[in-house]
Amino acid sequence: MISDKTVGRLSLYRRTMQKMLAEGREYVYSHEIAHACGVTAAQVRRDLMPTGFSGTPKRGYSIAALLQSIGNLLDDPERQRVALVGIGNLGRAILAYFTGRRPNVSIVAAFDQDPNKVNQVIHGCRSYPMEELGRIIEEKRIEVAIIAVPASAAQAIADQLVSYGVRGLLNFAPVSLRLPSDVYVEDLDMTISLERVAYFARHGAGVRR
Amino acid sequence: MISDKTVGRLSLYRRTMQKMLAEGREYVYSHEIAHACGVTAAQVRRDLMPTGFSGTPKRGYSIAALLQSIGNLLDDPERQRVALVGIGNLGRAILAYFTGRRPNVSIVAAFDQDPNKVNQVIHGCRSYPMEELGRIIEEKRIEVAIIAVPASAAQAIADQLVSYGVRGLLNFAPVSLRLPSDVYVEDLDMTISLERVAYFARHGAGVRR
DNA sequence: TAGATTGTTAATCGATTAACAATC
DNA sequence: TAGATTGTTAATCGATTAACAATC
Repeated sequence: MISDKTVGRLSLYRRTMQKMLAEGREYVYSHEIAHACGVTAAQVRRDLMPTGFSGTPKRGYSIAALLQSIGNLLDDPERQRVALVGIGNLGRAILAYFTGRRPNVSIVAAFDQDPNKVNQVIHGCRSYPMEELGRIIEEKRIEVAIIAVPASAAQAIADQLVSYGVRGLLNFAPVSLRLPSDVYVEDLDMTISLERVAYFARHGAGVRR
Repeated sequence: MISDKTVGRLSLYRRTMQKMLAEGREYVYSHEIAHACGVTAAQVRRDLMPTGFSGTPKRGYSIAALLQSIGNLLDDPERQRVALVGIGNLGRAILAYFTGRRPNVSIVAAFDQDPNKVNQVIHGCRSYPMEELGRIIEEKRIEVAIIAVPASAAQAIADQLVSYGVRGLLNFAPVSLRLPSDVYVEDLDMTISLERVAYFARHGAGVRR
């Protein structure tokens, strides 16, 4: 089983290499990826192990072939579908942010309880009332959801999403969700992140990265 | 020196206890905080050590007094000032999100290169043209900044911010910033987070939290 | 060949958890 | 007192880094 950190770094390496490929580079060494991504070369080589892809001492890694291998590991064979719940300021920004950004993961439906926000197309995504949540998730076989609702509503919505078949959640609400352990939850808590940055800005960063 | 993880969890415990205090609770046990925050009781007790605050076997911790101790540890004696760079969809959402949310950390200035977005008040925050960046940061003694600009502009802006005295960065741009090691950088990369959630939604979450 | 890089194992490091005497 | 919880140390766990033979 690959660790969450490794998956994140592979995703980062991929982005870096896509840029290199676009610039006409064909081969890359581990230390070049490492430098661009702020990690060690040993870390890169270790992270690449689960892809099963090999480089050569002479030329390093073929960028195109390595991108293929990482894609095989990380991406769904068919495009993975994501639901967004909560079309407030943050929800809209998320829609704008992800529109066309990644080909393999895309937000295919947005939900809100406010009647004024539904049955529209927002940044290319169709919006629905909350009553449609179960139907759409099952119809579109959505397995991933983004929660961008107020903290007070987040747990109830997460429970609903899981009951309809969602297996992974990206949670922007500032609350710790309690869910079955086979559901993957990643909390993106901006308040805590900002407080942490504020703390280390005052007390010194230590030697990181 | 406290670890970044401990700082994050203390911030989380604080939020939980503020809610309890608002509900009229006076005392709390470590296992109650742990349950609410999805961590172990031993973790909570260990995290509380650097606050220097003690509970009693009989009653646990006095919530009000513990909140005070955590505040002494985490918060700046005077309100800490933050700059936001980039007033796009995401920047606006960030402004809306943080307005009045935390009393001890507040966004006091926003910047953008688009003349149509500056010299306004957006969600209670004044916006300025990029040319004013150095002046305002120095005048307001801003030590923390949020980067919400496109990836292509992020490194140059980060360099500027650091040159003006910023010591901590919350980076939303999908790029690895290269900065002096005494500057604290936290990356909040939504694309990578979503890809990670998508991966573990398909492959099983493992036993987390 | 000599020299740099690869894949992978062993050593190190740091964080989490378990354990337990002290305490109320 | 008996029982639960505290503060803190020791043990465990997992991830990162160092090392190195194999390779081009």
